[in-house]
Amino acid sequence: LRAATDFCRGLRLLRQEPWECLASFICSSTKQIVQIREIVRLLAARFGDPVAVPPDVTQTSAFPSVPRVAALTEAELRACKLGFRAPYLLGTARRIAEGTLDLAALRTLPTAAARERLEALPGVGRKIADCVLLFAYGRQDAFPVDVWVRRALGQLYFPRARKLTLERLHRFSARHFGPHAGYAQQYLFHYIRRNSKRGVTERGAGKEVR
DNA sequence: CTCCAGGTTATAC
DNA sequence: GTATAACATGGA
Repeated sequence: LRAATDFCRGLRLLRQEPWECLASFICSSTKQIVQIREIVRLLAARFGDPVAVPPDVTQTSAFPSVPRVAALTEAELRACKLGFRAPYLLGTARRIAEGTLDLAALRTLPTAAARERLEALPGVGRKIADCVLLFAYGRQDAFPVDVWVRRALGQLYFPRARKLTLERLHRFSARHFGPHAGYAQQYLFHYIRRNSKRGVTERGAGKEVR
């Protein structure tokens, strides 16, 4: 982890608004980050309330509220490039709108119990639930494992393992990184992405680390 | 054309 | 119980 932290000193975790965080990550599955941003931008531009951003007071749009999304159609969401995630986001918005899940109430629950409630939502599995716990609720014991983190852990800690189940990686993170494993996850994520970006990009053969 | 992207779900061994 | 396929969309 020391090698990973050297890549991004001063990194901090966000404390995002839970609904926006949850909805954004439902849109994220098997999408590239640039495309996730585009989906979120389209949702805000088409269905979000206008807001003025200081100091230049640029007019822009907020992320659409729970009831606003719950009132949309699947077709409207697909038009924002959500693809097969459209029914997931719609289903989750409607469950929250009707009170089946109270996002605010999750703050009072232990991490494991809150995770269980989140995973009951359509389109929300272990990874997305952990992202919401970490990025919105500040649960630093949450350790989201995506393809990149799995890659980093495999490379740094299990160089000759062939399988590496999610279950095993979660047990490892809890034991090895402890109650702030979420911060370790962020460093690992940035580390492995920085290392693999050069080499993927054209002309990347010339090293150029920073 | 094939492979992959901040995964989840349904279905098959 | 774990393994595989399907799910949209776009870029390399």
